[in-house]
Amino acid sequence: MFEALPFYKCLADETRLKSLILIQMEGELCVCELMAALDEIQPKISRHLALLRQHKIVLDRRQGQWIYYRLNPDLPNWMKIVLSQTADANQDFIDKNIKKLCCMGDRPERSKNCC
Amino acid sequence: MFEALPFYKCLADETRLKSLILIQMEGELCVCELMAALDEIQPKISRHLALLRQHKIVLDRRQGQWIYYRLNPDLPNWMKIVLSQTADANQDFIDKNIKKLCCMGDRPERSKNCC
DNA sequence: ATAATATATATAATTTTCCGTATATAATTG
DNA sequence: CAATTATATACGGAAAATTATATATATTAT
Repeated sequence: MFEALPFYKCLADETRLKSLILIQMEGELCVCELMAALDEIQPKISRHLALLRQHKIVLDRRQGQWIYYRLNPDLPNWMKIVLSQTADANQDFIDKNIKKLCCMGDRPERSKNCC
Repeated sequence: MFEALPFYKCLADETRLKSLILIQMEGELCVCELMAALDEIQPKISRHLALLRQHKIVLDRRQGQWIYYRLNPDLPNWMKIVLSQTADANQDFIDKNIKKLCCMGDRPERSKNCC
């Protein structure tokens, strides 16, 4: 569990990498929020989140009809550092996605106001 | 140059990930040393190093018939942190490869004695 | 100049990954 | 209970990455 190679395979895809950065910044995001932020269809987002979940990089919880994804707090420290360094140093990479997330209408209830 | 996604695609392969960790630990390694450490054939090592070189993650220099690869000192700081954290936290991942490198006979001249 | 050693690259086949579509499940609303 | 919304998964095809083999290039030694 928590080996380096599968971890990096998870990061080596645009949808997953952006999802992880966004989840890290927002604390928690559901599928429909990621759909809006990344402008991708639902099965694509779900599929990539499933992979991250299978590798225990993210955890999920259901709240009503939504399923929220968050980083696994039990990740090894080095993986947390990798993710935070990546997020901090690559704001421009997810710039437009953050904007799309913020402009999303009907963001589910507990929506944080980030803008 | 030096974008996150291509960087992680480079790390998402066992040969490349191990090569990077070993190069980082040893400072500089040539193809034949990596062949010995990873127990892989020459074209495979060369091909993966070529990819790392194309992405400027490593630099190469020729010395006689050997070509030595080292980390690019101009890597963004966050990438250096990612690599060093990965190396530090995954010694067991390259444990056997380090041993094979050390036991290699006829290591080219400037060989550091690591064992 | 020939042979040997070290490395790089081209190629074609295989394997892996990713995608969109279709469909299934679960919760909610009326 | 039917309809709607949110999410998950199965499946077949497409695209991308990886592989081994063969071959090319560069350096050194004889």
